[in-house]
Amino acid sequence: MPGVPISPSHLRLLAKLEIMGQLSAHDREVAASLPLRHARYNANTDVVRAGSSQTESFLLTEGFVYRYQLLESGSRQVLAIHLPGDIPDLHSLFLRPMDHSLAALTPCRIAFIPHDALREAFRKAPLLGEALWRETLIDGAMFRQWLTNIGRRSGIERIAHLFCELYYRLRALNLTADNGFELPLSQTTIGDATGLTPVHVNRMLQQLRREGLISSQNRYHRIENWDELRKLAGFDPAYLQLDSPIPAAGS
Amino acid sequence: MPGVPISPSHLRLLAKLEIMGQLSAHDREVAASLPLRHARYNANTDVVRAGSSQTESFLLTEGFVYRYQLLESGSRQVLAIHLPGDIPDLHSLFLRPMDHSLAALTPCRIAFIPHDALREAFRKAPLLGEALWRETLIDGAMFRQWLTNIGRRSGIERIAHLFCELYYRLRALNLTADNGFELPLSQTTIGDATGLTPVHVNRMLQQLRREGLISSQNRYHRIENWDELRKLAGFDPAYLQLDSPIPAAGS
DNA sequence: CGCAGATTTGAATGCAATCAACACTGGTGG
DNA sequence: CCACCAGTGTTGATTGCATTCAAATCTGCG
Repeated sequence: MPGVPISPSHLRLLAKLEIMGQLSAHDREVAASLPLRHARYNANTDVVRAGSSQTESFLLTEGFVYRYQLLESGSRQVLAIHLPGDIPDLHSLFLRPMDHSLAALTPCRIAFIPHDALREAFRKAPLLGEALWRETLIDGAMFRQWLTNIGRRSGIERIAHLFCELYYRLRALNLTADNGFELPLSQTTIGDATGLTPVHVNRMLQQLRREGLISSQNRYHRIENWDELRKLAGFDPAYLQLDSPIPAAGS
Repeated sequence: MPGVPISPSHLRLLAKLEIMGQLSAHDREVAASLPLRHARYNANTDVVRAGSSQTESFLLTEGFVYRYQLLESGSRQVLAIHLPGDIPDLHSLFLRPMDHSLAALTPCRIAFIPHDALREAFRKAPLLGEALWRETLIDGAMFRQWLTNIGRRSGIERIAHLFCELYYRLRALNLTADNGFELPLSQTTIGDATGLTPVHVNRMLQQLRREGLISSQNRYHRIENWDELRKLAGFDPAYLQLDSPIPAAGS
């Protein structure tokens, strides 16, 4: 696409799509011409609220977003953490209303893409649709891992697994620095993501530190002993599909 | 499609697609000509095993299938229950290897569809792809509900929610008879699906019976007091998308 | 009839929740 | 600049839900 300047947001989208599947120049062109509506969100504000019917999906270009459901009792379940390049509510293209909310974990930059434009793009470039379909499937794989994590692991193992997953995903985006990552996860949020109370999270984190598996100060977490953490968590990164692009047809 | 006889399996597939989206005659025709390889499985046998790389996906035409992951410790997490008409491993089209296994809960009839044929069909009839994409997204919505169920609800509430979901989904397929459903869920399996031990499941079921919310004998479960069960579980069926077909473009 | 799997019951243990209080932090407004 | 305050992290004590261990009964099935 010589001579055509591409916005940073489009670049972020293209980078994502490149990971998800093998695209042709035509596919990239279609993606690069998707209309984007830019917005910013402060930390701890909802981007999309449960119950709403969306007419656009959003690309997270900067910052972190989390997905959560609220119960009538007031308790909260965090369902996923999303990183730059993700399109967390892509499913709203086919499902409504939203069965959960999406909120900014940190200050975020976001680019909304109209559903109509997406449908149009899929028609013109079917591989684009397949790449995004694949992304929603990886989300599903993460949900499954979280299910076994919460359903069948002890408190300390759950937290270890969460850290392993985040570290792995962040590293793939070059958002880690020597085994550590900056991601403001409060102990309350960790609890809501692992099905534990904040008090118990606190104690399990202490134990992880005591045993030299991690160290964390303020919001900066660092893996001190990856092998042991991995083993404790029973973490196998295959489900993240970080190494393999979309399987070629017939392969 | 006058004059062309359609197999029962294809009919099952078409019925499913009809629910998932608005199809044209052409779409139906493409779907009806998908090559199917039929097979049967005994109860408690794996259909697809974790770690394998699939070259076909399967349509469940009769019987029930469940999705599960095993931990090294030997404990099992049941991730989903699948009903006739579902294509539980459709995601294997874009993800590999399998991050979980699929096993027959009851004797099953299954129709395998080659991935190549599916890709070809999507090219010829894009709406078919969208309908199936939508199905995988609904699976994702169920995973999310199970996450909050296991992460944030008490034992008795989890079981109540599982029963509500199954009852609702089975009813949509006309597989219920006066508030009851026949689905051989052992207490062990219920435990693996809700993150509880079989012993505790047993006690919670007794409590549900004692309070007149359900009755269950052998493998036949019946809802005795839907309103109370629903309230106890905090069940909202919207996520199942049973009433609404695929949202029309731009609506 | 015998056996494996499933259900049920009882008792004891323990992991995680709950309740409560205090320290620390960063941001806000007087 | 300091007081205030809400959110977060930490610690201790207590409670209880769910697990674990163990054993008896029941069920279906070859």
